[in-house]
Amino acid sequence: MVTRFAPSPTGHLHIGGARTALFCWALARDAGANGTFLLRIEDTDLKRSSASAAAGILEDLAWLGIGWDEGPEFADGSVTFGGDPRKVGPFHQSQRQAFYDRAFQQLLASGMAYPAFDTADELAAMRDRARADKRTFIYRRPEGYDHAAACARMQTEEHVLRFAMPEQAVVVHDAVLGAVEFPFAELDDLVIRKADGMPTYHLAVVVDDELMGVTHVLRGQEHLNNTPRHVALQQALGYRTPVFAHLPLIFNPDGSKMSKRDKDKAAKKAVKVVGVESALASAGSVDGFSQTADSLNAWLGDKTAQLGSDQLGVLAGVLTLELPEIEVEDFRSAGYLPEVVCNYLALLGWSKGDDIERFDMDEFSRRFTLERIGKTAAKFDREKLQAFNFDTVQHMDPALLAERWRAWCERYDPQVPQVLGERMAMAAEAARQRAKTLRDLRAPLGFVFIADDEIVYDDKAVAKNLTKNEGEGLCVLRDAAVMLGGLADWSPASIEGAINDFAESQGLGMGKVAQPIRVALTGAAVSPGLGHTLGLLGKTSTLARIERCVKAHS
RNA sequence: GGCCCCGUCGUCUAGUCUGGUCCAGGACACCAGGUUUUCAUCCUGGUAACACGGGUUCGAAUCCCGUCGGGGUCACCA
Repeated sequence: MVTRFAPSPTGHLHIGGARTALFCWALARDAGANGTFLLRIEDTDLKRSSASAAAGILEDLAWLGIGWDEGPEFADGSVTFGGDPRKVGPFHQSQRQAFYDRAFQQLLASGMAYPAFDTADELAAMRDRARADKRTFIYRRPEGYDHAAACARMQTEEHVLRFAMPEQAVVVHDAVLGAVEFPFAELDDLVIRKADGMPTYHLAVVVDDELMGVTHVLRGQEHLNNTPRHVALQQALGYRTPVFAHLPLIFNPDGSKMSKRDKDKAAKKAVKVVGVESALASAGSVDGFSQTADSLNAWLGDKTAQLGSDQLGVLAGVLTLELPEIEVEDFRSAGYLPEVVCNYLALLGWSKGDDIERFDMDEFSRRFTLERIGKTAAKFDREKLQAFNFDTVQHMDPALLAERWRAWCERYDPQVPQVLGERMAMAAEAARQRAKTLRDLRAPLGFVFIADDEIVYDDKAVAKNLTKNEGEGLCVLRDAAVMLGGLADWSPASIEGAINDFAESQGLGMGKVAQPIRVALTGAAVSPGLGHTLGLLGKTSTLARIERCVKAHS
């Protein structure tokens, strides 16, 4: 069994593509030694493809834990993916021209391909005419076509090669959808070689799947209408037809298609709310932000205009706007765990049939079967993904969580490990209980990133917990400071115990003791558990903050 | 518009092939109560769906037909 994932390197890996890759991976993985998961880069569109996008996709897949057996080589630390044990490469379509040329010759010789000389304008005119007549435009080889003459003419004239679609309906046998019949009338003579000599997607995919021995083609349902063309091409070339499985589509919660453009839309909306001037005022000084009032206005006025992801990132940052996660990289930077993303993705359009929803990659590959793939499109529910991620963060081994957090921070928030240093494990423990993502881990720890003498006290918190009832809270705070000053073991558990004992000895409820301390240390009525809050601050800072607070409010 | 795919709680889904065990199960979200030093967690309980209309049948979420609804696709992009 050979499965393949064949992305086009025009940007980061889309979350829908990630699910396709995951399913392909699981299917091959479950076949054990007989299974091969292959990665191929479909870069026949020279204008839109880029090597950096291809590299990005490799990295996205590796991060997700979706390793490929064959394909471009990729090394990350101790793991290496890719290679060519069966000698079926190269894996970039731009490097496989000779194979495509051979197919073109074969088809041309058998009369199943023919050159066509229509210009773009002529084709557009034909389409317009069809539309005016309320017909669907179907390109067919002209009546009285002379193959020999056309072949001679193609030596000197710009042309494309088209496939002469055999006059018969094509039945696609899909592992998910069953038999689907496409009438001949709907199948036109598709272009298989572009004017620049490159193969189109249809031809390249058919040739490569055959040569690479691909047995199972899993892809999004948007490809279903292409499949009869591929089957016809396979038959014309004498190829085997693989098992097809078309996966249900993934949509936004509102039913619209999940696309990179959603990020742009969200940014446009936010900029419109605050106004171009204000957006520019805050974003203008950020490194790498290259927009002007004019360019922003032009962007806002043009629905199809899109800003680069770096520019959007800056805007999102200064406008405290959360861009919707669409690409794998977005989920990574948002602080989701790759194994959780995969777990959630596995449930979109697939289910084992029991009530088990949580499993790791290994278990998924064992549970996965083609038969259990569903037919209905799914809406992407970030809340459920978050719930899964939250649950995983809660149950992760503390040391591991700290390690994962550090790795994430090094890429997206380097200040955190710089300030926290050895305290990261304790900080992760302190913050995890309200963190849905790795990114969330920082928010409850804001007080650690502020100097002892720069704590800003929240008025309401002060009134409620310190100055109310003639400074009842402040009294407790003074006594607590004395007690804490005498505490030798400054571990969270010890601190927690000491404060508990203190409250009991004073005949006070925990709230009467904890809240004043909280306000003194963080300025607010909300913080992580006291043991961790004090533990992170250390004894010196704790006492300094209490002293400053008492002075400020007495 | 043509062709193609799909239609179970708000969402992801189980159940549909092999009609009765389903006055429809699980998860997320939501609501209520409880635990708790704050926020949160956690625990308990609850609300909530077979798109509609016909048929077939003793019996239909399950089979058939139609309607409506949603989506995909109609490029020298993939």
